Amino acid sequence: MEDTMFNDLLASVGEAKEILQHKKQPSRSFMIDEPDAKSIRARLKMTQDEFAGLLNISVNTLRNWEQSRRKPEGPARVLLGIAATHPEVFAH
Amino acid sequence: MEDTMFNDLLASVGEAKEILQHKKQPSRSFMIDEPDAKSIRARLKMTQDEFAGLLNISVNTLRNWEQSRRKPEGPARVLLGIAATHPEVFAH
DNA sequence: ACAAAAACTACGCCATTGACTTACTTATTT
DNA sequence: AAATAAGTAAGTCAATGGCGTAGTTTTTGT
Repeated sequence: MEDTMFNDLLASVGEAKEILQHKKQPSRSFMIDEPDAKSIRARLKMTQDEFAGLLNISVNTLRNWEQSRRKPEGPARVLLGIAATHPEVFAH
Repeated sequence: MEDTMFNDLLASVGEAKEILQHKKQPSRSFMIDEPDAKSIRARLKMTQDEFAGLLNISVNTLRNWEQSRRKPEGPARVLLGIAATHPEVFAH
């Protein structure tokens, strides 16, 4: 595979860079402040086991999140946001 | 916004579900076993500060990863994989 | 070319999380 | 109705994430 497809993606990455450099306002945030893992999972109609596998965490950790015993860390919050808004990227 | 777009996405989520249930083999993995944060960041041509912001981690954590002092956890590995293969989802 | 600023390396320390375990309850399926 | 799957709840501990400090390298501006 050539790099052309990857280079195409760099256009939107450039946008991401601008957003992060605060030169541009994001149309809508891709990060959720306090993501509700339970409701996101419910929308995707997955079991705890399935959703945990998707996020590459143990079921127990997902349960800790859903029961508000622990709260997901930074990267996990971003990942939950992606699961909520762009679940298709997990498929391939 | 209606739910139609979201429902469209559910098709691919269904595929993700099948993959996770081991009923289907993924064409190619979306998760990297040992993601090299440094090289992924290099391809995206971002500074450590920018990339850390994208992943919602502190710069120090990214540095720990790049210098092999710590290794990213489950969800962070998935997120790095997405950054490598689908960086456009971070833009909006 | 040179100084200033930005980017990066390196590491010590501590609070919080993630993973594992056990026990129990609720829902689903056959 | 019994068996199986799914989910609630909570205790323990190692590893990570975040923060601080100090020094080095690279980039930028004049």
